[in-house]
Amino acid sequence: MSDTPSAATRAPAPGRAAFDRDEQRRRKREAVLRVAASAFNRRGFANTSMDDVASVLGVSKPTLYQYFKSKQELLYACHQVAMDNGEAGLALADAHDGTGLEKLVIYLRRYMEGIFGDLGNCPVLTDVDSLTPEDRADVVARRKRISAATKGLIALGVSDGSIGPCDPKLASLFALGVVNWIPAWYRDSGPNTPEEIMESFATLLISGLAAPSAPKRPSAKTKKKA
Amino acid sequence: MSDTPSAATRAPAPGRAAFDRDEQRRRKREAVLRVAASAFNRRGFANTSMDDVASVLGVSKPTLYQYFKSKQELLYACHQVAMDNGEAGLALADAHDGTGLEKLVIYLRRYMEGIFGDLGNCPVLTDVDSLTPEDRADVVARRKRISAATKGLIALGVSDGSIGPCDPKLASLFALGVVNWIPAWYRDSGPNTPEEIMESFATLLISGLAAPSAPKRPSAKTKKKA
DNA sequence: AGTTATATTTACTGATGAGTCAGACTAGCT
DNA sequence: AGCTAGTCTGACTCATCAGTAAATATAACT
Repeated sequence: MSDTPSAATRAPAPGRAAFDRDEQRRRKREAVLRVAASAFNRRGFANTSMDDVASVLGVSKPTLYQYFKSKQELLYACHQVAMDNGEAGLALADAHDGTGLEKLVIYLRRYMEGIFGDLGNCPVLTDVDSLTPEDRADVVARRKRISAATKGLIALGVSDGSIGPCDPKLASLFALGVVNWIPAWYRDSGPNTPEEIMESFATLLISGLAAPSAPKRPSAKTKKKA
Repeated sequence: MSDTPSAATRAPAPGRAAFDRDEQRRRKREAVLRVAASAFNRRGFANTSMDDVASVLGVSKPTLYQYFKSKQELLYACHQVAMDNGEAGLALADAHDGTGLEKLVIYLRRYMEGIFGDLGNCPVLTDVDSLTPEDRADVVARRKRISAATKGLIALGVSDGSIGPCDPKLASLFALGVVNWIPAWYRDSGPNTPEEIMESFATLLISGLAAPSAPKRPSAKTKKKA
């Protein structure tokens, strides 16, 4: 019973079948998340039933529960994707060697890409209050860290002179407001491409924040850095 | 029984009692709206039950239905208040004789005042989708007019030179995003006063939008006018 | 073929919450 | 006092979903 000749012809490699299964499962889970995120964004979390999500996918409701244990977990996953994008942006900014303003723009661009992106369109703006208490605590804490980091980038910019004098907290709320509001109006079918929007918003933010004398476009590396 | 001495002492004037009743009714209706708006804003429309609203007011649920015929009507009223503020701002801007940028700032300031204001804190960001189809159509149409007017102010600013070259549509989404996101984070108990926030945001917007060579603060009336 | 693990569905349960109804309470009027 | 209109409440109903259980299909492997 140990030799498996047919397995060699049917299944290319020993663990391969299991891998394919897992891979399919992963894909399906992602499809569920994508559809749900889009629906939550468009019609709101509370106005979207699990049956709605299921019918878009052409399956029945209980199937969804194979991939997410509850509707709230689905929402939690959406929040995580959004925050992953934020943190990815922060990491990029951290890696970049430049002024605070440059870092800020790199970060926000990456964050916006996430919002527009493939799996994106995640309900950044959706009910934190619909989460379970534990999930909510987690999301709130993580968000707080992201906000604090945003504030930190702006404070850095103020101190290195790339950003004009301002209250970093308020300025970060200003910038995050612009970005977080995007899902409220952006539609794939709209007239503007994500690139146009990001470009335009980045320009507006830069000129809004830049120190009066500083160059508007940080195309040339300027100061501070070694 | 025809002479009514007690009426003279109790009720000052013939129609006065009825007036007082109406006045009380109006006040109560407003109280309901204020509490509901605040709750909708904090926890979301769907996460707020009519019982919640009632218990904050110390009354029972059916009482609310004396003042609003449905939960959706309550939401509709919230939207109306927010849009009233927007339109009031537009009227102010229209009355002001100055550059497009000045008008824009006047408008947005007034709009923000509404958001912070007494009856304010209205769920600008809340489900349009929870409204009845008719109400939704109404709100969407009115919002569209407000957006268009915002866009118009920016286009005016671009053409009169007070605002740098930009796509008015995207710039208006930028500005409205900043403002509409405020209810998502502002709390009366927070560290910043509405005045600080408005001042700060106005400054950031002005420097973001102003034409490169134009004065950053339109403190002295400069050009065009007269 | 048969056996097992996984995937999916139809048909339910149970909770929540909007909205109603019939009656109680109050205040103004005569 | 007694009548009337306006205001409020306790106790319902009824619809909508989130989530589950049990049964059925599919595929993977021997």
